[in-house]
Amino acid sequence: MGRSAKFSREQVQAAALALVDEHGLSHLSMRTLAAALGTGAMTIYNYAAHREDLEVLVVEAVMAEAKWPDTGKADWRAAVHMVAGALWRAIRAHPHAIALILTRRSRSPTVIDAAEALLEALSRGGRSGHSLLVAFRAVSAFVMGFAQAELASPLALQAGESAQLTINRFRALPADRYPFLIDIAHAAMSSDPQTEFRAGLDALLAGLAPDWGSRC
Amino acid sequence: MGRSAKFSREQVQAAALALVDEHGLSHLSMRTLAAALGTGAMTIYNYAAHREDLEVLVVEAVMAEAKWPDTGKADWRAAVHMVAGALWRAIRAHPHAIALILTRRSRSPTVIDAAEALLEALSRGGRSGHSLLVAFRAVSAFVMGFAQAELASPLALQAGESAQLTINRFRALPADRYPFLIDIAHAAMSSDPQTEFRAGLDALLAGLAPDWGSRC
DNA sequence: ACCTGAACACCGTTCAAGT
DNA sequence: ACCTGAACACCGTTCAAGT
Repeated sequence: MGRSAKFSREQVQAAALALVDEHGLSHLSMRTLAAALGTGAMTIYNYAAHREDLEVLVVEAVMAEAKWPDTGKADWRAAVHMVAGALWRAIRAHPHAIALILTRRSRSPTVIDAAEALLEALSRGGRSGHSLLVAFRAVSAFVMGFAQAELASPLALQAGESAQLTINRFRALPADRYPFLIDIAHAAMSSDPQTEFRAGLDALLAGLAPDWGSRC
Repeated sequence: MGRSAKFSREQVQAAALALVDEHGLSHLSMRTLAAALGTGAMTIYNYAAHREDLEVLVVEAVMAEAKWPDTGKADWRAAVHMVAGALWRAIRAHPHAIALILTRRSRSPTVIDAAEALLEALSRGGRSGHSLLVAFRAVSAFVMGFAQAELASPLALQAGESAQLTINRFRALPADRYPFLIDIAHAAMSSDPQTEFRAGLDALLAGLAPDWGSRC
């Protein structure tokens, strides 16, 4: 711990993320990271006291890539889209790291900053206290859950599976028991995550809109 | 693999889940599970060919606990609440297993059944195809993301941390830079997950409502 | 102070041998 | 056919020794 001279924290972070991106989570270990950096395994303990801290290193490397423009005078909905979209894009750029991000994001500085930016955007409609909390939880859950679903929902492509194979997997289900799943499996083929993310977030924000009642 | 006589699949599932519930994910291994069952490590390979399949065993044990009533003639919103709520409750009853569920839920039969039930409920308003897909993705993301957030969001209690300690952690942040985070950290103290889940899902369903436009 | 190799108690998995 | 111990190539982490 403390000040180390041999590598910067950023160097170690980058090496850990590269390892995960390239070879998957299971390949990340004290020893493989040390080897990637060209040093002995014990050197890593100067940057991560436990195996878990190795994962924090990766999470911070990913989240640090999330950048959103100044939401200055944007409409509150547009402002939420900017921050939420930036988070989502950063996460989904590193599919092998997603499990870690969902598990260990809480301490990352970028995540704290993103939370504040999201809250500021949501608050522009006059929300505060409990109602702001609910809106924040809902939007956060949507962003993180959506990123994860792309990899692990029933509709997700399995490892090494083609889109055609996925649809076949659903066609093999009994049509009388799972008519709706089969329906959306077809719809999923001519859809894309970007569109679905935006449409889903739009719906959530419409429901959260403080002026929802006054429109009627 | 194949038919095994020594233990039923359910026995092995239950033992694996008990291990995770009691000692955490890191304690689940071929060897510890075998020991819990009172047999040799190699016997486990008759039920799980790889370490990953061990995790699938746990996920299926958790998801099998999700039960929802017949949604028969309920309002579509109420029907979605029944299924989504059942999933959420089952997942959050096993905090140590949540990471696995998010990662490996896709193959569980209960998850497939829940997906179909969710889709049926969402479809009652006349949704189908792409619009049904978007609604399904949004609700699924919300449920899974919300369950995870309880453990890993910036507002989540850290391991062994009291609620008071969490609020103190936020009070320690610079108030001029994170005013909103500090605001909702206070709000979170007099709130509870159940209320937030319901309110968030209500908002999402309001935004997804097919009659949203016609109300104005 | 920082770095590191040897050693220890684990892991998943293969293999060959038991019944 | 099912079960299993021994063995192998890994892990994270402690410790003691280097600079």
